[in-house]
Amino acid sequence: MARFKVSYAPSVRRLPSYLLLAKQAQDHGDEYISGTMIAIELNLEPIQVRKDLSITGIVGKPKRGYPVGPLIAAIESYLNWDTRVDAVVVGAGNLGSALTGFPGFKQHGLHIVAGFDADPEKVGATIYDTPIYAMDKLDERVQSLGVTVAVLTVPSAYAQDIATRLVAAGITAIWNFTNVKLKVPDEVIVQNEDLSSGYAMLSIKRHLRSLMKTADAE
Amino acid sequence: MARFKVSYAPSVRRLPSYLLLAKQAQDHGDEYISGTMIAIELNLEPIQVRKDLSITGIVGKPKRGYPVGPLIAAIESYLNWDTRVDAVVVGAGNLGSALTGFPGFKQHGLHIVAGFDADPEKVGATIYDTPIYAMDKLDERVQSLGVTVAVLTVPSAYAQDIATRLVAAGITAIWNFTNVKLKVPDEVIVQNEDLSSGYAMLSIKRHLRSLMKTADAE
DNA sequence: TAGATTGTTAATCGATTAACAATC
DNA sequence: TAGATTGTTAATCGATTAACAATC
Repeated sequence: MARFKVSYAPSVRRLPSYLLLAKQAQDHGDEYISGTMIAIELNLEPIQVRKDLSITGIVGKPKRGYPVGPLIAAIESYLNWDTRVDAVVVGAGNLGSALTGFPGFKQHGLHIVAGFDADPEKVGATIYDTPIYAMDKLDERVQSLGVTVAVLTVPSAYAQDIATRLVAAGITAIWNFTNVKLKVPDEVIVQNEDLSSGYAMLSIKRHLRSLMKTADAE
Repeated sequence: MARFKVSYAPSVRRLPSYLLLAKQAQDHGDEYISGTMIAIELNLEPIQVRKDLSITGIVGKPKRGYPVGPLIAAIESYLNWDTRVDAVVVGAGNLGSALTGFPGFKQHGLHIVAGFDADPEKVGATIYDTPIYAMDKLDERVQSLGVTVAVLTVPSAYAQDIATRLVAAGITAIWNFTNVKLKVPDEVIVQNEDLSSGYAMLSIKRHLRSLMKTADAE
């Protein structure tokens, strides 16, 4: 179960926020955006922004910053967000629907071309123009669509079984929103999106703040 | 805009997955769970699990592992997940509804006591027993409920305005699911949940794999 | 007892930050 | 030109991993 170890993972995770700012600068008609400006906007160190951007190969101009168009192109190319990628959503509940409808993903090349749900009420309907199919159509549809990316938003109890089916049908990358540690073959990519760890961070920060307040009062 | 810098943030983020395994062990009737077992299950190094768990103060038993009950208690206490925390959801769309209905959060002490939405269709209804109010009731309701935590799932365009209103109404911690870098006073905690960065990681892993396959073929 | 596992101390690794020359 | 900003090289910092004694 070796996985694809990403170098510069923290930098990669910050790139989308740089991309957003670059796009805003573009909309605003700016020709250049400096690392310093990005850093101020995002509350980061300028050197960190420059270091992060360097992995995309973008070259800036002293005194001006980075040319906005090429910067956007460089980040999108580095992330492969300038190529269309088709995906299916499995589990068309609220979370699955939210992800299907989120316009940001399509902008990043991710097209949700089908959804699947166990609820007969949902089958046959569309969610933001995406058709929803019954779960027993999963294998056939994934194969015929030739889709290789799946977004998994089913109840934990079904996660492993469905993941296994997805892989059998040809899925090679799973964006996993369940808290189940999926067991899949080595060559299949799993990107876990764990909301609990985000909540753990929020909780710790609140705790930390309360400790600081107590200390202040002394 | 200094923020609460969390020491051991990576460890904190892993704690919820350890907690889940400990609870599963408990359901299974196990008395002990070893760091080695947890590591195998989660594809981590045993030493990392031990190091992470040590921050909670739990003490294990050589040859046996960690006592399951006390381990659960130690993690929950460290994360403050054994205390009830009330919160409101702002934006009762699909994402807000998903988070409101997610049973995991209530298990971790987070109770969504009210939701707010701009859509008149939703106002007056309930989502998983949580009442939805109109946006103009936000300030009054937050204050009268005495809630200090808010989950923000509104369209980006409204995020900053609403955050400002939330803070004015007494909110001191915001779980931010928008891609807007919120400007709030120093003492207000913002936990950003950025789905784009997760998708960036998935994209890079796919790219990395395709590079490796090309290399293999040579 | 023997051996698996914990917990501590030290070493390594990688990410962040600092310093500064290059340059537009 | 003067000075802000880039990009590189080096230093620092923090997280992960290794080594190993303690122990049940």
